[in-house]
Amino acid sequence: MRGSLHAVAFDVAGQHGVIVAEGGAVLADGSAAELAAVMHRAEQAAGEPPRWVWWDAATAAGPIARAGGFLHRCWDLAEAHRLLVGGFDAAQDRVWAVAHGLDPDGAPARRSDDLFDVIDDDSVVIRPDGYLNPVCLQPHWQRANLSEYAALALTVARKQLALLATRERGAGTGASESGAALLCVELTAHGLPIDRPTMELLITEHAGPRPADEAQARQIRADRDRGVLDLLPGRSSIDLRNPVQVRDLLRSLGVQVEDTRAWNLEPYRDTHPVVGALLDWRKDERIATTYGWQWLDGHVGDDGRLRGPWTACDGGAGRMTAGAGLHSLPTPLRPGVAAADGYVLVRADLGQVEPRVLAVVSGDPAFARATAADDLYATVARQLNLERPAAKLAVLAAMYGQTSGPAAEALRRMDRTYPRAMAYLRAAAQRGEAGESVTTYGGRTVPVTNGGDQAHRRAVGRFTRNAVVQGAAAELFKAWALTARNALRPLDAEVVLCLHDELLVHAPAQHAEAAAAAVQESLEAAARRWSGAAPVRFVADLRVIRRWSEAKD
DNA sequence: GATTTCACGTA
DNA sequence: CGTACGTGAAATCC
Repeated sequence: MRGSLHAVAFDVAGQHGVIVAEGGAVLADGSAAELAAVMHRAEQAAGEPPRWVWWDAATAAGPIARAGGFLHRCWDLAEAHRLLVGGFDAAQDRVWAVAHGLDPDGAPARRSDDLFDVIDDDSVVIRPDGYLNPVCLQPHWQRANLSEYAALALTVARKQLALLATRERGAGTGASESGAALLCVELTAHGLPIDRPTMELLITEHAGPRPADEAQARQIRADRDRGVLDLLPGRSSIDLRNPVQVRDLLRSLGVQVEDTRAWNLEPYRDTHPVVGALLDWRKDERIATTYGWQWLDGHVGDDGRLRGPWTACDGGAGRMTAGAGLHSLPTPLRPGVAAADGYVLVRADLGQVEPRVLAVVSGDPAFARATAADDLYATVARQLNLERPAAKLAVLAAMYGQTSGPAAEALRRMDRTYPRAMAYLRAAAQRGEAGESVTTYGGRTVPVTNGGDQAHRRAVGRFTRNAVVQGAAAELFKAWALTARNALRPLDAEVVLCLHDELLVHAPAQHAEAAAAAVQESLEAAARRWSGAAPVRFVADLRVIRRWSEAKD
């Protein structure tokens, strides 16, 4: 990893921070605004810009982002640690231990943040056995020893870089995942632009008007329920929110289902009118309870931005996660996501990303050739001598571990035509079934739970089979998102949503075309870098729109 | 009061 | 006997 490492640390409140260079020199010591100015100058200076190192992005980069700072390259100890060992737990004592080749479960017990039990305990930062003194985990110690705390981050970063260098692409993925965590800080801070009047209209449509008090809320719920209950004369006492009652009711109407989940009920829409009414009621009820007035008040600020917590990776294959409904906003509400006046949204989503990723990670030359087409499944269909729907099913079945049903014959053809891709997936499944972790293309450890019966082991196999594809797709996506973030900065445009294979960018209207071009070029650059110029094509559908809903075909 | 089950939103 | 996560209501556990 080229360029010098500079550590950044803040107190928990984000009031006071330091920048420490390798060798221990303190380059800055003050407020977030002062640090941001120093960092900006360092990035503008001639030569290789520094890579900013921090224990975690939220604490160190949060104050910088809120002060208007913008940084290009970083190293996030928590994200690198998650790559190294898998899972989500990145407590600092474990990060230190893993970086130093020590058993993280052997780390000394943590202390409460209590001044009394540390008085005789803070003489040595690194214990004789190599573990970090637990006192260093305590906010008051970090606040009082900020530059030492930052210097520790540099020590860990160098160790992590050495460990990741033993994995192909490991160091590059560490940088990219670190950048994704920085992007998450910005996503959390900036939020997704919402057209509040439109969103209020849509919520009213599905959940009813904003209730003034609890009595009115009850009345609105009762009104919503009546649409279903009116179809059930004499049964108006049943509780639609109680799955057991609903199941027993449906059984009495001749609808025999194990549970009342929508995909089980959908075939019975025409059996009894109450089934369709119930399914429609559930959609409105979902919006009322999860994406209704409480959600709007709780997560959409006075500035019309929807904010929720973002994480750069989950504890599994490593996809980004988001709260506050940002990853599960119901389609009917998407017209309420809209560019501000004078701005546009650039929506870009990757086409058929998982099979294209499989072509890269498995190095299957025949499968790679299929990615040359805009519609990969059409080419696969020709190569397998199948109809397109059957070919698509076969590819998905291979990646998800489905073995039964109509996919069986198609899977045999896949084996003959794409032996390397299929062997790659099978190897991942076998490792999972044996209770062994898998490593993604970018070098992320995906741990698995050990033991269990055969059904459980099979389930773990399906998980690891999917994780090596889903995880690699997440790595490519984050590399793309981060590249786009940096390229969009000069246009005053910003990424406002990441949705697994879809990017939403908020851009000044006069820079709409330039922003769209930057997103497209970022994909090409990121894919080239990530795939090592493998002969695999990635495609994105790009549109300039005002409302998220306009993107739907 | 905390955890589990059911359900459903997204990819 | 296709994967993941986040959220909320009700049931269940302690």
